[in-house]
Amino acid sequence: MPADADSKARTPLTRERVLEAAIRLADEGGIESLTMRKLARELGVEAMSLYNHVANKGDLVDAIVDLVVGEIELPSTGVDWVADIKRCAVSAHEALLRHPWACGLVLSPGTIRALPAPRLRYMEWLLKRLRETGFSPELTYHAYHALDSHILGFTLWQLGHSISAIDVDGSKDLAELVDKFLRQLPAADYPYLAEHAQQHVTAPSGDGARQFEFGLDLILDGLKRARETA
Amino acid sequence: MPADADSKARTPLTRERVLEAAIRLADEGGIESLTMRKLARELGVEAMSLYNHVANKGDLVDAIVDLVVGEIELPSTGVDWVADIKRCAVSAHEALLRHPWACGLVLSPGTIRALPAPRLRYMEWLLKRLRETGFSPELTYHAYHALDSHILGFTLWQLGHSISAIDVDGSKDLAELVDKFLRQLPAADYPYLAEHAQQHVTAPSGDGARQFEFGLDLILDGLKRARETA
DNA sequence: CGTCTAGCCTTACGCCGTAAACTTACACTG
DNA sequence: CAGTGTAAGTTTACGGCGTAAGGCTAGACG
Repeated sequence: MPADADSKARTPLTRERVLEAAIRLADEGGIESLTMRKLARELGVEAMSLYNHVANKGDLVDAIVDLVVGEIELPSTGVDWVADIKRCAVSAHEALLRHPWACGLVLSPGTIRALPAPRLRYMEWLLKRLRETGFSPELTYHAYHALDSHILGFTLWQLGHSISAIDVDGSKDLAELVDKFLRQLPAADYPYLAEHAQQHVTAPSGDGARQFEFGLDLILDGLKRARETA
Repeated sequence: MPADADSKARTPLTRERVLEAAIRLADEGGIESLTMRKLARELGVEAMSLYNHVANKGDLVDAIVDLVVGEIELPSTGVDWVADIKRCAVSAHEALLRHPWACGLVLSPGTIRALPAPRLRYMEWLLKRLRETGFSPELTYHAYHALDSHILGFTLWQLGHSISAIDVDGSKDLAELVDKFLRQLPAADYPYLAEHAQQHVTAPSGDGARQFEFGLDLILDGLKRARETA
């Protein structure tokens, strides 16, 4: 038995394997459950071995966040700037929903360092798309802030709401959770909140994406009008 | 010497004193520097004593977040709904900037529990102001999401950018930091990003608030138009 | 064959949150 | 007054965290 029948034959650790396993762990249990010891165990290795492929935990976290940011689609420039930006924004929204732990880390990075390349590429793409469409530098300045903050901010906002709904106990049916919330809410004191929660119960699936695009359209419409009146 | 000349005479711990000290610690060193042991030391007490006034660390954190949310001004209903909502939003923005650790915790609460009273009051106020202005339930549903996510999301977005600028090394002059960033940026690859960073250098102080209101106005204008065309 | 080196492991340190058991101080009751 | 109950603070201890320091081993290369 010359081959890998023995437990001795371990597939060697690589930075890729480490990062991939880290993303898997974070996807499954949230970023706070990503631990050097647990990650090592997952890879059949001791914790300190990870440090041969990763400077420290901050470096590890930064790296996996970069991988997620790298998933964002940056469409090649088309004729319709609104459509291009919307496609990018929706793609970012989806990527961040796939990895719910990443959004908070992009918004408030723990370790401070030079902005990583994937984030730079994304920023440059958005700025370029605006400027080449004819936006003035001044309008682009504000438009970028409004767009980027909506993409990241709304997504984290949505995640905060749905995660808390899912986590509050085992049941992952959001409608049922909101229903329970409604029943314990003193509806007399909060009639409009009760109405709002009720709307969430009856909302169709995929409602989060629709809300995201509602706010996005508000911003894009406003920008379009601002550009035309300028 | 019957009075408090002796070190024995300690002002007794109360929940208020604990929460107040916790906010002070978090304001100074960020939420991750808020530790039961450090907080106790700050109060001249042992860590375990805190548990007489606070269920656990999650309870403590929830409580101080609630205090911050409670600082948000909810104007009594005036004639101009845009002005009322703007006042509330700006007040929330300011409160969250005063306590930079709070925004992330409101957006993605660590401990899950029933929504706390201050948050309920805030939500109800905003929903009520929209509905009583004449917004349909459907439009209110989306308007609330757009507004709340902008208030929290943009603020966290802004904090993430300014904090990373401040923390990267000792100098707290943001312009100087951006300048350093600019010099190390391969400007040939990122011309628009360089332009954008340059704008930040020359931006007047208080620019964050202006950006916040730019996005807010975009949303409010869109909502106003949506209500009129409906 | 000897030596170098990269990759992994072992041990250890100082943090963290907090359970459990204790001491103390005081208020109330007989 | 003594006796007792209770609330507040302390001590000790446990398991988990990130990671510094150093040891071990297997293959590469002269």
